[in-house]
Amino acid sequence: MSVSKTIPVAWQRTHDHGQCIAGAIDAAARICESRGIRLTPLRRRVLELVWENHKPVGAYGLLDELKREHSSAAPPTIYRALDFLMEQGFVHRIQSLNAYVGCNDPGHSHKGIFLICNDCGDALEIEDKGVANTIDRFASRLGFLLTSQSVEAAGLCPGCQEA
Amino acid sequence: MSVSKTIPVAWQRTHDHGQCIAGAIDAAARICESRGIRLTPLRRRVLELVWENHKPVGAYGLLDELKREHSSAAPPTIYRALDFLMEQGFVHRIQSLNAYVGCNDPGHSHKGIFLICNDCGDALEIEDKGVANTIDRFASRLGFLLTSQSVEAAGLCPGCQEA
DNA sequence: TCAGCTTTTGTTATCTTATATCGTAACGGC
DNA sequence: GCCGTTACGATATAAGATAACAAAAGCTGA
Ligand SMILES: [Zn+2]
Ligand SMILES: [Zn+2]
Ligand SMILES: [Zn+2]
Ligand SMILES: [Zn+2]
Repeated sequence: MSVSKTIPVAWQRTHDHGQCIAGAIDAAARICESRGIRLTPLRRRVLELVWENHKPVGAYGLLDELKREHSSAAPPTIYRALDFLMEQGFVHRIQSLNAYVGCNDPGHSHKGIFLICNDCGDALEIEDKGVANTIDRFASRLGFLLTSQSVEAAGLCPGCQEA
Repeated sequence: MSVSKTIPVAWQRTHDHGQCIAGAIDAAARICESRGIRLTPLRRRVLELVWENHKPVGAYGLLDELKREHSSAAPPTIYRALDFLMEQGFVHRIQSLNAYVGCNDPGHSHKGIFLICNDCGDALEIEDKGVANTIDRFASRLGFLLTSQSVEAAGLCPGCQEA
């Protein structure tokens, strides 16, 4: 039997990262094209680095990696790129980790929920209209005008529970 | 008519802060008593400062205030007190603001949801089992073992929409 | 009481994360 | 080619958090 019956695909570390990175870059490139904005080499490279890590990674971690091939990189370099990528929805920020992770489903606005493993550090982005709607209802009942929401849960992923 | 029909009491800035601070300190003192732990003068004072602000306040903001009357205070002073207060559930951390706020309902374990106003900076803690349960269900369906969750929503509170 | 342990606080230094500012270069419509 | 806009380079600094070790204060049981 496949492990996928017990461990969701997103938690499997065996898939082809190369392909999943390429897919994310292609998607971002197409979206930028359609929006008439520029996915510059720098921005593209930062997005690649985010995906290469394939788990939440800090801005200074990205900076170190970028510096190896782009010696002029400095904190603003990374933060500008990340700001752009987040504005466009290609990358999410994990508030509880001060870290950034690629979005599985860019191009369509959504309110993600993150399940973060305290052991391996991986973060699974899931989408659940139920949670978002419950929050929306609560807010409107209180007369609160929502503009953004962040839902993050931490614990142990299936793989790390075995250890 | 009272404004409370349209604006939830928590958003009203007209209540007696002095009493609400005193109530929070008393509650904390009683809980510490019952748990056999020490609400030292320092910890008590930091809790007071959190409540005096009456909205999320950063660690260094608290530090500046504490220094005025306690010149030996340094970053570890504040962070230790905040760690203690958070462990005991007297204070919550707002991840998206790197800020700390007093808990309305200490002493009983709960998973709060915060509605944060981007204009006035106030944060309303609400409790909704629905959201927590939805997240729990999601996690268990994925085989994820939850240990903590953070739900924060940002927008405009009723008062700040009028402006 | 006071020795010995635990908890709390003092002190200094350092680390991590993020922004401000200003100047220069590249792009794109005309 | 000109010019407004956008993006990038470079330096400095702000803001948030922790490490490490020493000193003081509280507790506990001879
Ligand atoms: Zn996403
Ligand atoms: Zn894990
Ligand atoms: Zn609370
Ligand atoms: Zn407001």
